[in-house]
Amino acid sequence: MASKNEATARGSRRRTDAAGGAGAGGGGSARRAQLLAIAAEMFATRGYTQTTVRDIADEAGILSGSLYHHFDSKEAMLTEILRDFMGNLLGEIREIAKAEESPRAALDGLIYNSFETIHRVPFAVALYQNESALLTSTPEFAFVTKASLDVEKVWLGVLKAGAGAGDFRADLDPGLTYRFIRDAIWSTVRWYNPRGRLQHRTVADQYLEMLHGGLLA
Amino acid sequence: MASKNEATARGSRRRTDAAGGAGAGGGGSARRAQLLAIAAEMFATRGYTQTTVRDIADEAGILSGSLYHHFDSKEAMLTEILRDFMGNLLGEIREIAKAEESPRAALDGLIYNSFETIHRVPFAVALYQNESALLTSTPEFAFVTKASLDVEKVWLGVLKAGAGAGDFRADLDPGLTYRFIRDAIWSTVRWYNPRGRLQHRTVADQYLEMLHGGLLA
Amino acid sequence: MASKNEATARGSRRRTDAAGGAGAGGGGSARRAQLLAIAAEMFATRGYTQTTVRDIADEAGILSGSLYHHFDSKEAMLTEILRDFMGNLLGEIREIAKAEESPRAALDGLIYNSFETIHRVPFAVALYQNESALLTSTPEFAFVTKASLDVEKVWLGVLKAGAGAGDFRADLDPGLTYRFIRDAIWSTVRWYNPRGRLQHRTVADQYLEMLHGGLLA
Amino acid sequence: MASKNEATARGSRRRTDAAGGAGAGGGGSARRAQLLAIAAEMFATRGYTQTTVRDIADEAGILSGSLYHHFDSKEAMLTEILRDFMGNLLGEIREIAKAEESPRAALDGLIYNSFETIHRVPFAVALYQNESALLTSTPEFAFVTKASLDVEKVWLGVLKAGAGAGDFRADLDPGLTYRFIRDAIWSTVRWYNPRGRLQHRTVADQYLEMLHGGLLA
DNA sequence: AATGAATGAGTCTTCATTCAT
DNA sequence: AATGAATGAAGACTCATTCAT
Repeated sequence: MASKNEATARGSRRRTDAAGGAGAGGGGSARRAQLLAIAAEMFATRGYTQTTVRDIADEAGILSGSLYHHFDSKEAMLTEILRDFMGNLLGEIREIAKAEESPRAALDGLIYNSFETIHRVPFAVALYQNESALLTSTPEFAFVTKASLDVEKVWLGVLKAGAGAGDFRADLDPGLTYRFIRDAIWSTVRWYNPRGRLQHRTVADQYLEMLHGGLLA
Repeated sequence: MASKNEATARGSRRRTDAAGGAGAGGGGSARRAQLLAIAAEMFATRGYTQTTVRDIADEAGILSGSLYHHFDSKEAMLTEILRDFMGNLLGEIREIAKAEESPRAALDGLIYNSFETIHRVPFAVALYQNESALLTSTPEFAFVTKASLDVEKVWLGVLKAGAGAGDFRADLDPGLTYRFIRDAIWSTVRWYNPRGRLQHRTVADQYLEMLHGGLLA
Repeated sequence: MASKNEATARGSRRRTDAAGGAGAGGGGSARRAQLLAIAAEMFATRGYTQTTVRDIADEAGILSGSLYHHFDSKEAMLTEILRDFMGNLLGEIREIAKAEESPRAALDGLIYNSFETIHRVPFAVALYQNESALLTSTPEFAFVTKASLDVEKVWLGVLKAGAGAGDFRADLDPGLTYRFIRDAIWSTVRWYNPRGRLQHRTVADQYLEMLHGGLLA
Repeated sequence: MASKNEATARGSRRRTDAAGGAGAGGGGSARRAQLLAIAAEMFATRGYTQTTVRDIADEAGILSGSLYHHFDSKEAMLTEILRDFMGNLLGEIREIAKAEESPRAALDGLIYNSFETIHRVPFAVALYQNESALLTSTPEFAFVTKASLDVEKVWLGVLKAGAGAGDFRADLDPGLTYRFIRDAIWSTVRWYNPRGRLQHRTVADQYLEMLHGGLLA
């Protein structure tokens, strides 16, 4: 009966600061971030649906029910992970697009940033990459699609400016170009190993080479 | 998944012929293919885990238990879909690599073939693309990983031959190049609409343009 | 995610015939009615919330999950019990109010019918009587409140007609009179024992005596 | 309910004095009464089982765990509410039965007192009225049943005395008469609104009219 | 007097699978 | 080839209660 007590008084103890990592205040949220990190990794590697709430709790060393002291639901954990990720990402790329002088420098900046992001928060990226079926079919995750479109706008802005300024070839469709770059880069999260011998910087350089000059000799 | 899988009394009715065509056997094959097509589409769009056996049965107009007359398990359906897909794919690209004269023509052929495949069997491709977590973690699906490596071998052969022959730039790492191309192309399955106005041929041409000459003017 | 798949294809196998008891067709719904009877008794005696789905299944000799082959949810069971009950009740009292000649005869008929109902389906009556907190607070059960109002209309019609015709005292408020009678009668379900020595007819006669002539000598 | 109840180290702080009044003790009593009032209202309106300890705590502006500083358990709260209520009730009606001169005056006094009680402590009455399943099935609440029997004895004494004295009709069974009156009156708690336009005195007068003289003109 | 983190047992519900008919 | 009833294991979530601080 009334299975969903929507937005109960229990409320969300969600932190508002988007900073995340850094040594924030003395608050009680340390545990929260820790649990979220565990969840992100498991969601990313096993898949959201395949990860049980008990998997996460086991890994954290508590009982599954205890997770609900920190989060309203399993879905709420995913939401929070993705919201943080998309928010940070959008902020960063807007910064880059604004700061760089030429469209070409901006594009390179965006690409380097993408690889850094994959290196820094591989699980969030993988989640975003692998759970597209879930993310696009459930209205609860509409914010992800919206943020994606915002990201696309920034990239398209750079690409179009570059085509206009003569930095980039004008015979390529910017929309297709964006998808081409985006898919090639974000997909690396599936095989890139942050602790492997291939540095993200190296991969970025090689990818930039290919993107700049093409494959043909 | 499938707690007791091996050696069921019922045995495996799995067909080995990838042809799938005309009314050869006892007559049950048509229904079988039909059910498999339904399953593939649902697996691809909702995700394998999120798709229930009853979803498939509902769509087929039968009860979920009745599906077990045709297949041993839900997993068996996925296995069959992927086995058919990987088998066909491998056959085709080997053909292409062998038939084409130059490495460059071979690479173009492989790329065109990829887009055609996405156009023809988008659900199988999406499955292969989206269920990586499942496919790599479950030993039952090791054959997929193996076939992927076989595919990679063919592509790498072409790329290396092309670098040796002076078709392609020699300063690019063939492994990274392969992944770059592969990821960019196969990812299109997520947004490519077979019935949309963008023809697969058009996308292929644009992608080839970018790959050949790069982005810079 | 989408925890409530509202009105799924699974649908309700609910029978439309309101007859209930009688030896209906050969259909497969026999089990359904049986399970509903078990549920009604337990809901009534232990309370809806205190009755677990496993209590019901245990009593029926199946596993709790198997109940979901017959009903969509625990709540759906309660809904069906109450819907049947209220539907039948309303049909009967409308019949009586229409058929009887005088308001006084109609009132007596309604009262006798109430006691018969308590005798026949004590659990449904008890449910209706005891779960008022649940029934009035949850929108899913608004139909019960609505049916109650319809019942009230019939009784009020009789009472007002009787006051106008001189059958009943005119100095009493019909609304209060209705509640007075209704509450006194329906409450008997809490202590009336269908298999006890006090026959429902006897109780009805005594109550009618009190209602007709009052307590004073 | 309360899996390990007896012999908690903490001991029972249960107060025995039913007075509840002025700031006598250490000062913690005010909060205690306040919490009990909140609990009573919620138990009455939502039902005991449906009310969670956190519901009560939320309403009181504290965390659920903090409630256990004041009460041993959720059940202890209900026990205390009911014990106070039944104790007071019994005291009052014994007073009335003793004080009034004639059985008829005594009966009227009891009835007026009932309506006053409903007006004064509607939640306790509702609890007593609605939680019969719980109250009769759990041995912890046997004291309620016992007090009810004591109440019944007082009423029956008055009714029998009245029948003997010729105040009341002698052809009515006193037991049934008692239940009739009791159920009709206490049930009003379900629809009576202390702050509505219908005063409890008015309802009492109308009910007395019906009870005294009956419905027939 | 209250917090906040956790427990442990239980609740409803889902779902792949089986099997007699 | 399919039905319909059932299994059994698991899953997300709830909630009274405890306890160190």
